Amino acid sequence: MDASRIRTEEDLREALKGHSEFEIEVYVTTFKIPKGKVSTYSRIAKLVGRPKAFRAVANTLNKCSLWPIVPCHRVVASNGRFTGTEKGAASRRKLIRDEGVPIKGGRVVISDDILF
DNA sequence: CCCGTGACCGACT
DNA sequence: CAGTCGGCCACGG
Repeated sequence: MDASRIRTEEDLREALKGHSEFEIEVYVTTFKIPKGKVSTYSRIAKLVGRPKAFRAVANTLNKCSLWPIVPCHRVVASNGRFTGTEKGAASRRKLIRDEGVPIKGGRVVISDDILF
């Protein structure tokens, strides 16, 4: 499938046909995060109705085959840290910074203003 | 169905 | 403030 043709939430859901309901909700929710804002695994988990499934959320996002359609780089750990391999972390850190999100000491400065 | 595997989290030491 | 430790959940083998 051609991910670049995805524009709306419906397109996304259609493209995700076959995936589990959980994964679809995670992707759709992440898809809604506006530029310049970020969210955390735990918040996403709560938004999809599974407050304690934050770990499963991380699993889903790390695959994130739909990037950059789904801005999975805007999801960080609750302490503002970029998780994963140093390579991937650095990459997402740059994207986030370019979107105007405050970074301090390599960590996202979490605040209500930029939190989705 | 059990088991290992995470881009996790919060409490506790 | 840095580690450690359970507990969580979905997924694939």
